[in-house]
Amino acid sequence: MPRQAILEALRKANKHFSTEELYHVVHKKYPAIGLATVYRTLELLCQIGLIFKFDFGDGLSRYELAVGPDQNHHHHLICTTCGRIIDFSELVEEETRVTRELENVLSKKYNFKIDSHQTHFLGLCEKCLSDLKGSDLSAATGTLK
Amino acid sequence: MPRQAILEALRKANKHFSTEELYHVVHKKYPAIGLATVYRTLELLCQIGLIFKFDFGDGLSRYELAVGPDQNHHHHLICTTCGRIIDFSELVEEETRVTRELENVLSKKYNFKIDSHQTHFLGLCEKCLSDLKGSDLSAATGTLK
DNA sequence: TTCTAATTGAAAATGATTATCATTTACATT
DNA sequence: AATGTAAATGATAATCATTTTCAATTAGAA
Repeated sequence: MPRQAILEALRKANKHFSTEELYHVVHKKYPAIGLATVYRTLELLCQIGLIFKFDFGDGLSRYELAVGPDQNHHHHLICTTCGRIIDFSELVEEETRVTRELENVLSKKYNFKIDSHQTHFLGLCEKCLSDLKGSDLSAATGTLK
Repeated sequence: MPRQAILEALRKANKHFSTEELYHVVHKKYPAIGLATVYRTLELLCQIGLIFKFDFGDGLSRYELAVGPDQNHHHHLICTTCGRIIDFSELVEEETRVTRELENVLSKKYNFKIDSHQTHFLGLCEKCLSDLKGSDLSAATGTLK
C-alpha cells in the first residue's frame, strides 16, 4: 500500500520533486507512512526505471517521473543562484543525432555501455538576472542607500 | 599560504579529485592546514572560476582544474556501478555547433543567461561490463558453484 | 607599534541519506 | 480459518559530507 500511495503522489507531484517534498505530500494523506519508506520506494522505482534520479547540486536528490517517448534524454536549465530548474525539449532531433554519433564513438573507444545521458545548462534565470541588474545599478549609482 | 598550498596541490592532483582526497594530499605536506580551509578554498576557487565543481551522484563533490581552451565544455562518462569517471573531448566541434544553437534558442525563450553546460553519459564501464557478463554466465550455467 | 579586518583550525552543528531492528504484513501451504 | 515464512515497514539511531561557530592567529594599514 505504501508503494501505491507514493506512486500515486508522485504522479500528481510536480517534476523534480525532492524526497522531502514527496514525503510531506504522502504523509499528509497517509500519516502511517514514514520517511524511510519513501526513500526506499524511490530507490526501488529508480532501479525499476519508473523514475529518474538527478542531482542538481543543491544537496538534494531530485526525481522525475519516467513518462513520455524520450526517456533517455534529460535536459535542464539550472539557475546557479536560486536553484530553479527548467525542463526543455527544444532541438531534440538534431541534438539526438549528434548524441547518437557521440555515443557510438564513445562506446567503441572506451568499451562503455551507455544507458542514458543528461545535459545541464548552468546560468542565471530571468528573475535572478534582473535581481542582479538591480543591485548592480544601485551599487554603481549609490542610490537606494 | 594555505591557499597557495592548496592550489599547488590541486595542480598536481588528478582530475575529479574530491575534497577529502585533496585534503589528504595537502595535509600530508602541511599538517597545519585543516579540512575546513580546504572546503573554503575550493569554494573560493570555484567562485573565481579557477576550478569547476561537479556532482557525479556518489555523494561527493568533485573538482576539475580550469585549464585549457574549452572551459565551458565538460563531458563525462560515468559508470553507474563503480563510479569511474572518464573524460572525453571527441566530436567537440560538431557538438559545440549544436550546443551553441541550443543555447541561443534557450536563452531567448527562457530569458536565461547560460554560463556553461555539462553532459553526463551514464552507463557501464569496461570492467563492470565484463564483471556483469561473468556473473551472468555463471548464474546461467550454474558453474563456479 | 597598534589597530582592524580577514583568515585560519578545531570542534560542534547541520542535514540528507542509510542502516538497524523489532513489528507488521502478505501470502502460500496446510 | 490457522500457520509459517519471507518481505516490507516505521521509528530511531547512525553515518558522513559539508557548513557553521568561535576563539586565535595573521596580514596589512595607519
